[in-house]
Amino acid sequence: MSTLNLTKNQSLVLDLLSRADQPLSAYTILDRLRDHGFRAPLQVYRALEKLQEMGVVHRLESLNSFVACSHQEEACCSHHGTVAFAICDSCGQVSEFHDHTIDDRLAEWARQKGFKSEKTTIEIRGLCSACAA
Amino acid sequence: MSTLNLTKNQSLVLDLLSRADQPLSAYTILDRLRDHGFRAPLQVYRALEKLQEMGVVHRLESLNSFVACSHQEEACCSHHGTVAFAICDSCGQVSEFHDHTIDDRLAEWARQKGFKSEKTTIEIRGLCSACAA
DNA sequence: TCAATTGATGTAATAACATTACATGCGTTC
DNA sequence: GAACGCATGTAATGTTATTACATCAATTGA
Repeated sequence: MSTLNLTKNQSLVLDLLSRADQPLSAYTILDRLRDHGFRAPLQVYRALEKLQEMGVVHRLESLNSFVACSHQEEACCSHHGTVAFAICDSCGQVSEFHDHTIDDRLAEWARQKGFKSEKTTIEIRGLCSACAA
Repeated sequence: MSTLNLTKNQSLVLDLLSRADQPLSAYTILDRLRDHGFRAPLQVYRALEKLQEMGVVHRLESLNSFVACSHQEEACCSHHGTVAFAICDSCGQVSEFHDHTIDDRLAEWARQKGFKSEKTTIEIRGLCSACAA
């Protein structure tokens, strides 16, 4: 596993997200890090921005929230193509997965249309197996 | 084409979105409909909610904005499975498309995991062919 | 006929999410 | 030690979305 060189704020945010069992909003992160000196949203957003660039944090667009990458152990998501998320609306649990066929189909559509893809979001909202039962 | 029974506010919002060449935010819609009596965000959000239920308007999660369904002519998107969007970050143009293989792969993942999908978001951000050139 | 219900509407206030602008501190480099 | 890059701090503001409460019109059905 590659060692990341994180600043203090980045470490605090990543640690918090890694420990969380649900996605956290920026303002939730802010609240939980007040005791560590966080005072303003910008501190959170700046840390999140860098962590996303590093690929160790993902933003869930349909939730306006953030999760630690669940594949951090494997030198992370840059290797995997587009990441898809399944989000349980009941318990908040998020599953992260990859599918090369989906990547291929999206890439093929883009090729046909001459569309230059920069970032792809795939999010499934629903109920996890435990909550659906 | 099935005829929709829309209220006044719903018609105003749908007409505006249909004419727009870009996604519009709720507050942009509000501003543009002030002359038609719109005064508060809730009027917009209520109309949008119904229009989304009818399938004639889609929300773009990564933009916090809304578009008229581009397949309105064909009794609309309920028939097509998940809709994917390609959004040009330069000109704002949105292309809507469907891919059964992607649907199948997502459904297969969900089946394996026992995940009950309710709503799936697929959005590609990038540059359309015109803007990439 | 007239309560009861339903659904659309209107208004105000507030909550939740995100960015801009500006100032400070702190190493590195030359 | 001046200049630079870059992480940080703080305040203010901008943007997106919801909650709470009131009103009105059409429908229903005893």
